[in-house]
Amino acid sequence: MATRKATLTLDPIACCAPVSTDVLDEAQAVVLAGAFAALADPIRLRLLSFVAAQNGGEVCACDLTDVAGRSQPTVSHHMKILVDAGLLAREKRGLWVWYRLVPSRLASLRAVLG
Amino acid sequence: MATRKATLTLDPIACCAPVSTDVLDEAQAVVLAGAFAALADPIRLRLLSFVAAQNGGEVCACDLTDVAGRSQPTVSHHMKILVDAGLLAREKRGLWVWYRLVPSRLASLRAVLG
DNA sequence: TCAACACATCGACAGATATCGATACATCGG
DNA sequence: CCGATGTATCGATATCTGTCGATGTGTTGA
Repeated sequence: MATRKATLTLDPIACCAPVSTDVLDEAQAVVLAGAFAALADPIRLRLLSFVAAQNGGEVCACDLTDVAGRSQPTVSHHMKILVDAGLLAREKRGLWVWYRLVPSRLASLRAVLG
Repeated sequence: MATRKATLTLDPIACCAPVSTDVLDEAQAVVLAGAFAALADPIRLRLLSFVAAQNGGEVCACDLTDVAGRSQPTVSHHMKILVDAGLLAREKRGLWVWYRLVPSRLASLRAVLG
């Protein structure tokens, strides 16, 4: 509650520094937390880094079950989360699906951390 | 499975680009995912930004229940997660607890995103 | 000592998430 | 069309996570 009354004799100024100016508001925090949640899984991090490590910048979904060591539905689930978070772009070409990074999205998250 | 046999007549080279060189290994991914998981909650992000927004760089725990809008045990739980993730440093001075950022940790996470 | 205070831990519960088998959907070759 | 193939969705389940009241721990002033 930060009453800062502190009936104890300790200096009140020692506690409870003055309120700051710009703290993330609730809405911003929810959006950002959603983005970080997409990164909060080892499988998804490995999938993301696999895409990032490609020379052509693109990856075929057909290679991802090997990388993830998970079933095809599970990989599809994780890729959807990464795409929904805006970290990956999805493109269907014929029978296959290709993914590539969205660098601007990664940059915006990076900005939050510094 | 990336059989890349592709009995279909599409060019096999069109699918399944060559394997990349450096993908996050399992251990690295687990550690990083844990760090991002600490950021994957709106309350924790607001707590973290509150600490970051302080002039003195420090925050008294007594102010955090107001910022979070949650009970004292819940705030304590979230702060522990942030500390365990290495994002915040905890210091007890007398009756109160003070938190400050660990910039190097934030920088290392930033590096992963870029 | 002892009462008051700040913070952490515990126990319990509701809601979210990862996982996979089964199945649906879409696209291609024949 | 039809069968084969790549991917997404569905349903079910086990585990994880956020939350809070109750309680424990440690410190301070009297």
